[in-house]
Amino acid sequence: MTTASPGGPRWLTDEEQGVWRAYLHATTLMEDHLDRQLQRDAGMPHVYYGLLVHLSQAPRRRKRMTELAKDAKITRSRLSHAVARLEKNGWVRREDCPSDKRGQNAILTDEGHAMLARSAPGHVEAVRQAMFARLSPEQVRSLGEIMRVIAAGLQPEDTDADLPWLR
Amino acid sequence: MTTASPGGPRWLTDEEQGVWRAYLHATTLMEDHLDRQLQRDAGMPHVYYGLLVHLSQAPRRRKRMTELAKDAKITRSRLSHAVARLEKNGWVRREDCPSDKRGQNAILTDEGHAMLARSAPGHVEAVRQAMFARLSPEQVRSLGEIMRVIAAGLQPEDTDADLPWLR
DNA sequence: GACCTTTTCTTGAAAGTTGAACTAGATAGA
DNA sequence: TCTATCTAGTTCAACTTTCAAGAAAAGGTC
Repeated sequence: MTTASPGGPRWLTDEEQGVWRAYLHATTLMEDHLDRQLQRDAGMPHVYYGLLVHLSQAPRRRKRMTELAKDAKITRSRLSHAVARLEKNGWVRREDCPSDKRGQNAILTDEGHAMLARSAPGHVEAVRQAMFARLSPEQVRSLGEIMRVIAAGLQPEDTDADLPWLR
Repeated sequence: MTTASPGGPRWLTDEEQGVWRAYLHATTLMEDHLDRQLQRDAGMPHVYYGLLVHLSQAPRRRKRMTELAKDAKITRSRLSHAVARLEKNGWVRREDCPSDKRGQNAILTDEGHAMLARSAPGHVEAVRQAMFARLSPEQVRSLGEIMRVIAAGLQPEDTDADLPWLR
């Protein structure tokens, strides 16, 4: 299976296939694990929890919808639905943006903040036990580097945002 | 934030937090990327594609539902829905299991196999470009090891399946 | 201002996922 | 055998995600 057919499709080496399978395996188990943990302890899926965390770290605990969507790596549509749900729970509220009448700010409520404070320790502990408790310091460092490389490669790039002279 | 409050909740170090963010970032971008790639080129989400791959590698291209669910790390319920959909596409069919009247075999059809053959090269290429083309051989090796450790830690364990003497 | 394009956010329907409830068949013990 | 329990798989309802479409405001350009 490692054979390279010149011109034809290039497959993965046996080692690469093994790594890919391990990657898929580990990441799906991790996501399932955290989804269940948070559904049980915080009553929401992992993504929603991530939204609250983002808001909690933003100045004045609020953020424009589009910016929040970008930070959390989800579509604006998905965010609209998510915020609607979190609003029903009382953890987030919306407010019109004063400077742009199209805009909306999503705001973490006190209830939302309290819920976060309550569930954060358990969640951190779950992450630690699933990942950091099992890896050597060297592996942690290496994992960080690898994940940053992969993310950079998949990032929409936002071309010439940093290269205005190319316009 | 690196401060440890003895007895209180233990947080992550700054480095661990950074690694965790990079991990979430990279894995969600990767999953989105592959989902879109396969939806576009094969007309199905990544998970469904994975089911076909599993079947294609099984003896006689068939597998019991429960076993398939276990291999693909999804619930039996999710698999039922997925197979129903793949059946509509003509890529999979079901057959009663002869030895166990409760049982069903999911079988990869010729059409399904053809579709897989058609879309595999593009998918492999997407995986290569997103991951292996960007990592050094040493990083690939390291990633494999790390992912295996994490997966092992999250695995349901299946206690004493390998330890029958403990019964 | 009038016109065109872009951006922001929401909506609605279709597709996918989850967890619990349920049916039917297998299994084990009295 | 009769009964209780377990396993395989499906189904239902509630929820989440996606995609395409749309309303409203902003930002040009003439």
